[in-house]
Amino acid sequence: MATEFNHAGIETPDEHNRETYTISDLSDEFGVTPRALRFYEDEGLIQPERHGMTRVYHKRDRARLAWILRGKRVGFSLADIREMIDLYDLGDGRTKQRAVTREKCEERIAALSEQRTDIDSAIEELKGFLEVLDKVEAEDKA
Amino acid sequence: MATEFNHAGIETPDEHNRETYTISDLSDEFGVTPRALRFYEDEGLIQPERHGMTRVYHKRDRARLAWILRGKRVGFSLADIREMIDLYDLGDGRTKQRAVTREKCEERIAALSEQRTDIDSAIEELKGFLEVLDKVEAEDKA
DNA sequence: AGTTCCGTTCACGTTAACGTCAAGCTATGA
DNA sequence: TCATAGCTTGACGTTAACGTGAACGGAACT
Repeated sequence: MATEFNHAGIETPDEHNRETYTISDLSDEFGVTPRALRFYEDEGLIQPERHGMTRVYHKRDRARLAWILRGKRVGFSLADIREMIDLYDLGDGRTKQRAVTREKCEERIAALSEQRTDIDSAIEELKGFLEVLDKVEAEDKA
Repeated sequence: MATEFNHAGIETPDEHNRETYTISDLSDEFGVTPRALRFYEDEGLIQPERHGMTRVYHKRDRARLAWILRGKRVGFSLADIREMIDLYDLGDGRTKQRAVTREKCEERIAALSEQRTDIDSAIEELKGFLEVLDKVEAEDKA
């Protein structure tokens, strides 16, 4: 009889190609701590299933986590991210709700575009600095 | 007789075209609080002159502030920024020091490039979501 | 002389995003 | 059967980047 649950070790092959993940599966894969995942759950960003006490993550949760982490990388707060996720989940809102959603999205896009140009100029500036270094180096050799 | 110091109000014209700034000149211009500027000073990011007790900022300080704020916008911590400023100030370091500097710069550039692609895909994703909204809207009208 | 502004220095408070124990349950391998 | 590994829930600690008074000084209108 197959054990109903098998946390670590070798994959149970009869579980048709990994549909679920443990907390450390995901935290290992994404390079974050389990604590972080529990925190995101407390904040309402993910809602994994439970088998008894233990969390069981599905692909949907995995995808959300990816979203969250990318959001963080581009400078969003968890509150921002939750807001966006909520908007995303709201596919059936009434017209007015959708207008709000649209506005939020556009705001985000504008902010991100601004960030992009900031990053571009920071990169340029750093490259310029590298060139200065090269020059000094060359002068030194002469 | 010209008053030696004139905080607010109309510009004193005999002070050949604004070479110095008060703390609130700068904080107003850049949209931050004086507290922030003092904090940056405590952290060793800027070192304005003093006339008695009061801080007097020059163009150099203004430029630094601009650097700091852009750094923040692209996600650097104040510690990161101080590190970069220190590197910048070190124009005369010996060869090995310069190698370290170069490496740091390249690391930064790499990180920033990664951030850029993250931002790009976030923007794409948001645009995709907007299209979904458009679709739903269109269906509603039908 | 008095009030108003703008500046100053402590020094404690705050928020976000976890880190870090502590204490306990539970299934699996030795 | 017991230890070990991995899961759980509190709950307090931590860091960064300021916010927020408190209490004061000095110039400048009125």
